[in-house]
Amino acid sequence: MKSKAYVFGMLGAPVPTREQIASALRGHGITPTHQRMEIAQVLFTRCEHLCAEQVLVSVNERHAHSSKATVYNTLNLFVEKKLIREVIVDPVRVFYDPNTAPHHHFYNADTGALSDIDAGEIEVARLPALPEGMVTDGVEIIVRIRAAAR
Amino acid sequence: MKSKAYVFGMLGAPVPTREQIASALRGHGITPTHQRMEIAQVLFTRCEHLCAEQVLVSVNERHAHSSKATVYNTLNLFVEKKLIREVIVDPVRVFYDPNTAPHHHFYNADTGALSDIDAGEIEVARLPALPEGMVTDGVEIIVRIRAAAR
DNA sequence: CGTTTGGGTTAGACAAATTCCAATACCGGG
DNA sequence: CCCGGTATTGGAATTTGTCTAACCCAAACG
Repeated sequence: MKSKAYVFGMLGAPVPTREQIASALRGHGITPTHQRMEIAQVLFTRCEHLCAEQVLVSVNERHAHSSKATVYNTLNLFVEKKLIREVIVDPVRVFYDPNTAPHHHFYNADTGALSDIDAGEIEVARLPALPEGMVTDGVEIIVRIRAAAR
Repeated sequence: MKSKAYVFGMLGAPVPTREQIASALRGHGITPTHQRMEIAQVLFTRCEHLCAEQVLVSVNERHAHSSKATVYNTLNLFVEKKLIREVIVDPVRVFYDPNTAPHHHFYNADTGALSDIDAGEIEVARLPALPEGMVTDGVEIIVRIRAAAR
């Protein structure tokens, strides 16, 4: 079902080819269209936490053009199909994370900067019992940090 | 410095008296005014996760009246003074949590409902090294859940 | 007692992120 | 090449939250 071959997206991963991106989209049940390819390319080339606005700008800096609506539609589609992750930590905007490997985040409360915590560096010892008939859909840990000076 | 005597706010805690609320405000360096008392009363009586809009409605359902601006100002003030906590998990609105005892949250992705996980029920074994010159400002764990049916 | 004064409060305008909508463009299968 | 469903689009609409400038009020003051 899932190929596992296209888990790029983490920082430092080699820039994927158009072919690889197209395959990744198909592998997640997403028809690769022009705009979607462009958007995915931005995400998987930059390998950063980007908000919709940044994606929009980045996509349109190249030759291509995508509308605001398309960027939002596409990002939501990608999230739904689990090609990327949503990171909700800033009260004002949503960040999109191309890295779907299990990991967590530092959130610098002063600057709003987001950085990764590798799954190996943190460990959840026990998980509480889930409510009846529910399944886990992901455990997210956010470590809020700020400058020590005070 | 902090009295610890006014840690109500968790679900099931006895409804605090006006006196207790006023003391709690003062204990956190907040001058108790009419509106602030009303807002605090709503928060500490309901002991739920409420968004600004819900607080606004609740406050105005009683006799008193507070404007939107005051509710936002006050909630932000309460957060800043650590009388309540902000829970950022819904992409669309911020929730306010009157329970400041250490705990985490279940987030039902289907319904948007938020519920508590007692700090004792989950355990973070290791924390990663913080970036240079940074201090922790809180570790938040969000367990996203959804209905098992599929 | 009136006045000053400095927060606190307010209504409504404003801003930013995201979604909605109706019209148009595109694409793969027959 | 045509058709039907899906994508895309621009702009309007919605929603959450902030800003502003006037206003109110209580405590300190004279």
